[in-house]
Amino acid sequence: MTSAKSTRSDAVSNRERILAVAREALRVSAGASLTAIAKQAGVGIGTLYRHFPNREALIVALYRHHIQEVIDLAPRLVATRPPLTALREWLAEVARYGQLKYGAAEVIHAATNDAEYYQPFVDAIRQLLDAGAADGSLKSGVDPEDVLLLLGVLWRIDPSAQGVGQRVERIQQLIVDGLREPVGGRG
Amino acid sequence: MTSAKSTRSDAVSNRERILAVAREALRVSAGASLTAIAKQAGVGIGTLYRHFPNREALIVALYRHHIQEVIDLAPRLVATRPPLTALREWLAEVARYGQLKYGAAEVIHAATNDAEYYQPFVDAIRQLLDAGAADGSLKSGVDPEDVLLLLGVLWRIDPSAQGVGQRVERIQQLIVDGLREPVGGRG
DNA sequence: GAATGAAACGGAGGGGCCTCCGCAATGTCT
DNA sequence: AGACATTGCGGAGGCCCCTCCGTTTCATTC
Repeated sequence: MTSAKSTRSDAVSNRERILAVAREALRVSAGASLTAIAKQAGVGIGTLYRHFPNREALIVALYRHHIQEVIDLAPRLVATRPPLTALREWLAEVARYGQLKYGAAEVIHAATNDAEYYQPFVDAIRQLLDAGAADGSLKSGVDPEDVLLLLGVLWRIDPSAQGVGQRVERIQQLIVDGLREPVGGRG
Repeated sequence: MTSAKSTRSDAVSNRERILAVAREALRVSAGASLTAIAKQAGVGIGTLYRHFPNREALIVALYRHHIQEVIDLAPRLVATRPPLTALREWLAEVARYGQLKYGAAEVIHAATNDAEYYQPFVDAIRQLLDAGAADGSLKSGVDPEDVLLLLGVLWRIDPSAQGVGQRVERIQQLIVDGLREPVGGRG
């Protein structure tokens, strides 16, 4: 455990350089080409692809830190808010993140197919659902993965369209309502 | 109206030939290349692109008929079922369609950005929502476009994964619950 | 510090999507 | 039938993603 498989120093520095360049290039234009990024980072395209097997992997790596923040927020909200409020605030943050990182939407969705990436997300959702189920404000037994799938919608809203903010809020509302424990009977 | 702008006969036949070839090619492999389709149809790639400005347009054209069937189903259901049942059955059909046409999911979503294609879909949803609002089983004032966005999720479920049928049902349930009129108060 | 095997590098090349524009077919008008 | 505007055709070529593999660099061992 102490001595992990040694990684060559050039590989490490190349990786970092690619990430730095990519962060900036993608910020400027979500469609920046990997060829251009490699060139700007002073590495061959082959090197870029060895480090990040495809476009998605690169973007996920870039946003991993930020994604982690969103995940970490869930337990904090659960600890400090009523469950329903926690859920709502968390969804708002998720949406906000999606708006910021538009262009990463497809990527995030794709990551949904890679357990390594989405499991922590699922766990975060589970905490929120469990808290709500415990105090009766949310249904119990909801599959967090189903909710994750629904959340994906929030990333697919074009943030340059009109009335995005309100649309996001309405959709959040619809999602939350679908998760709430029906107060009366069912049809 | 009687004499629309005349279209050259070669253009008409080419278009039909492309559609026929594409239908088969895409059935065999969802990722069939447009180059191959053009070649097989005996036209240049330029001709294919003139008729269908991009991959999506071609696929949408192929499925247009089927999509129309789904749209047409909505008013029939509204006329013959209680609103909530109509909505549920329609969602089931939408999901079933998505399962059949997996690979077209991205396309359908993209079409969501093209009013010509999605407007009829939105109208279909509106009818279902209005019927539900009228008898109080659904909230009133829900934006059909929001619902369309949510429905997109049903197309994004990998139909080859395990337990797909149940997942689809659960998500339908979540969506419908989000649309229902809360029987009790709100939190 | 030379040797050496493993790890990483680089970029040519294959295949895809789509654009552009010179050339050809069509159909209309006389 | 011939002339001509219009509509449509074809495929080279630009750019992109990604793979493959011969070459180079690193780090370790003697």
